[in-house]
Amino acid sequence: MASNKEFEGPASSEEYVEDYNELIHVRREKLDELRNSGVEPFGRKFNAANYSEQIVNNFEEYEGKYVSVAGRIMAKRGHGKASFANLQDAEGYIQIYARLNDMGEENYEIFKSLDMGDIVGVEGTVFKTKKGEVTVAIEKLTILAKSLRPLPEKWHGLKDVDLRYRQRYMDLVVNPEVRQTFILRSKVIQFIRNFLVEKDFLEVETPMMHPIPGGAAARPFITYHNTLDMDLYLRIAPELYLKRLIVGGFEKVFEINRNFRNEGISTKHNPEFTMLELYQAYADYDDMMKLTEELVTLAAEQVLGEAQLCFQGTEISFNTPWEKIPMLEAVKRFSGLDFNILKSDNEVRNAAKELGLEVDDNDTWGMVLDKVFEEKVEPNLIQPTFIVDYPIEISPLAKKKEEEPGLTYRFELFINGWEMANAFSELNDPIDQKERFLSQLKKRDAGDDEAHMMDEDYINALEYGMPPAGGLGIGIDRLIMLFTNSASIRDVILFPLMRPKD
RNA sequence: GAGCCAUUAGCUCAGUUGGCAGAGCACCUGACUUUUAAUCAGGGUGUCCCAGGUUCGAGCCCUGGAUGGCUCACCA
Repeated sequence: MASNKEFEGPASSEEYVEDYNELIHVRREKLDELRNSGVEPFGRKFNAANYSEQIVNNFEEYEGKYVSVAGRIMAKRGHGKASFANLQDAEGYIQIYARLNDMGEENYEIFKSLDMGDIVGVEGTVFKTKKGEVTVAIEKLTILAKSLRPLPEKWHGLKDVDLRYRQRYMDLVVNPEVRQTFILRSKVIQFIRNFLVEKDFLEVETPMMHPIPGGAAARPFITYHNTLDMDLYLRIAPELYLKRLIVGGFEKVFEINRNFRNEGISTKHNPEFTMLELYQAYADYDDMMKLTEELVTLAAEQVLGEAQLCFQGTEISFNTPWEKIPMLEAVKRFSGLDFNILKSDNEVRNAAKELGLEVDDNDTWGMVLDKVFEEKVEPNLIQPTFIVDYPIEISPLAKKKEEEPGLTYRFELFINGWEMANAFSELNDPIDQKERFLSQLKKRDAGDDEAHMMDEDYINALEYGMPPAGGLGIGIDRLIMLFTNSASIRDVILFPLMRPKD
């Protein structure tokens, strides 16, 4: 297997060429001038006692008070012997005012030399200008970091999507809505943590590097450990490790972390993405449905203020209870095909072909059902909808239904036509599980490199006895996309994967 | 992986029929002591993504390539 044993790093020192234009040149000169006049342009520390918005929103309280703020110069308006600038900090921005008479010539010259993007600390008193803007009159100015590159344009911001993703730091500086997206993302994840911890779930961390990748049908990334001289796989799902913990006696566990899948990139797929997975002993998939409903609805209420939102023009309501449709019924409703009547592999293959779908001659009843579902049903599931009872062939880790052994106690949640969650009553019969793995291996032998591998140790764990359990996975990035009205998954991932520019 | 589109100054963008490379912001010089997309006067700072080709002449046309976006494929 191909491993990255031959690591080629970035350019060597000889190959490195500095990019250097007029604007950078000017700032480097200003840097030198500051140093020559005894001012250190890169500070060590500054005790900012106040935040911009706190002062702006509580002017009466702060008027005439001495405050200290720190941040980035985002706009400058010089007037000869007096100047204004906007200082942007973590909360917003506040105007600062420099006056020759108050600061003295030397300090005023330093203020005048400031560039957009410079990071400064300001101490002074709060007042309101004639035009009514809350402002800090500078008494002391400290340069904390000289900015050596020009900022993107103040009015249009940074629009080039390529640059925004590659240089997210600049995107965050100049596009305030981007900052809001990631603050909201953090709030949602924080909410989920609190929600689960309050329900006595234990947050755990399981391996990212797996000797055998499992828990999902996906192609893994391969990496290599030098000392052990072995290939390892970046995990495609934490599932099998989390269930080992249920075997071990933890009754409620969850993990919020990255999965890695070596597959196509799209507006809904990033090679690394964040999943919530949780497992609850002695529960089943009905409990998982209730939990999912509660978690998503409360997250929306808590973070958005209401249990509904508008995504790219589509109104979505989280009002419970959400619709619950058996997969067979959903397929019948949207495609007209009744898989209760069409029983043989051959019958369903022909029926699917008549609908214009591409089916493989090896596709079984359940696989065809899944294909028809994806094609004909998924795009219609706009409001939160649970699709329940998936076929066994595509659910190798789910418990089979007692009365319908071709189906499993599994559901997926769809919102806006996207798969948002996947859950089931976990298969805890080790003999059945081993057979499922064996049939997955047959698929691998037939060329399906996304089929599960045999995980002997996982079977071993089940053989000691795993309590019946409900398991749930929620795609966090897609949830955040909905909550932040982001059309692309890259807009909710701080540093999405990009090809190197050269 | 395929199709379509994009790539021009630090940023946002124009660029006509193939005929001297443009604007706004930013930047530089000067004026201005409550401005706020500050204003006023002056200054264009460029590997037109890269490499070839056609042409008297290419930002523009052709071929190949790079990166990105969208759609499709892939991806439960």
